[in-house]
Amino acid sequence: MSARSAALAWESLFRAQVHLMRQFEAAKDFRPLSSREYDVLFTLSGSEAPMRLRDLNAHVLLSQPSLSRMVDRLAAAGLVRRSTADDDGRGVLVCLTGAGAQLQKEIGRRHVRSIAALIDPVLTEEEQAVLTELTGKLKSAAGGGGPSARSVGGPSAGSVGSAGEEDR
Amino acid sequence: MSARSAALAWESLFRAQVHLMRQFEAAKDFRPLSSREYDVLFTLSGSEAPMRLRDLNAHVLLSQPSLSRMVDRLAAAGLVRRSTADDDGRGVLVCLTGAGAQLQKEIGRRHVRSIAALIDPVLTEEEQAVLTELTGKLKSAAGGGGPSARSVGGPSAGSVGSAGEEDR
DNA sequence: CAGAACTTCATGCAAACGCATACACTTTGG
DNA sequence: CCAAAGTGTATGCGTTTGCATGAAGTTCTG
Repeated sequence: MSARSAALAWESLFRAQVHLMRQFEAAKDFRPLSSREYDVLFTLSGSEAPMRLRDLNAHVLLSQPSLSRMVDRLAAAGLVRRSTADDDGRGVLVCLTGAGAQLQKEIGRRHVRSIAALIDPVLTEEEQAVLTELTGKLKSAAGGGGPSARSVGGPSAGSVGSAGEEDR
Repeated sequence: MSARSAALAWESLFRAQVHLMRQFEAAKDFRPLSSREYDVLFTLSGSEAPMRLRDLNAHVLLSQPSLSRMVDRLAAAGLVRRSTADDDGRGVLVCLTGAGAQLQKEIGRRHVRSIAALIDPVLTEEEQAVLTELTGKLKSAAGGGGPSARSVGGPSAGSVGSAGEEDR
């Protein structure tokens, strides 16, 4: 019977995500990027050290080949830089360029305003905190994504925004 | 300052959605469909009467042309049927065929198990209810999506699953 | 230390997507 | 009642995506 409850929660979570994302895209929050491209820049902005392609791929809802090519395009646009990991010959490291970091911040600031404009009117600050906590727990649900062991202290260090400043 | 809180909530919500969806896709929950195709069948399954294309489009994160072509493909596969609205010559109505409804149920059952398997271990039933409520409120955030006026009592009637049975 | 098994990333290719726009129908205003 | 504006869907076209697979590097095993 609790399957029903879980299914309802997922359905509601999913629809809320769709609805909000739709608004953000209608408001052109991410221009001149796509939301997925911004997601990559944002994720990179949250990491001090360059990030492995496979770690990036864990955060983004994209297949590995698609991410590989997206990073190509972002590099061609001068927003990120690629290099090969020295401790692992097959690994590819990605980091933001100056232009990439700047664009991310610019979009981020705009986006945070959009987020607040939609969420603040319908959820109190306390409710927002509860939502953050509950969805946070969901991320620890089984699979490869959780706060597991991989890569000593690099990528997953301070994973929330460059300093809690702007946001995705 | 509450912008920070809202941004954190959205970031967390979004990442949770990505993480869970990734698991569902890895588990091949939606096969032989894509998650987006299933989403369309699921949405249709929640509506008694045939649904207008534009109403469908409000629920799915897809551009109008993409949805139009997806419905083409689903119709070609015998899963949905198209017809023209009699009260509006340009409107297109879509409904499930028998095969479509059956496939939706089949996938739905599998999917609900997946959902429960991931969520039940990390959220109590009460927490799940809270999550449902908070995300439900988010759907009423400004835009075209909320429980607004459009189309008398048809599509948006019993919008949660065919009987609260299975899920997206 | 050689070879099998595994991991990580790139590439060929067909399918699917979004944007801009055209088309059909409906409603509005004179 | 007719033109103008508006709404709902389809189509052309270039781009992006995913799947299957290949190539390069690493780790495990005997």
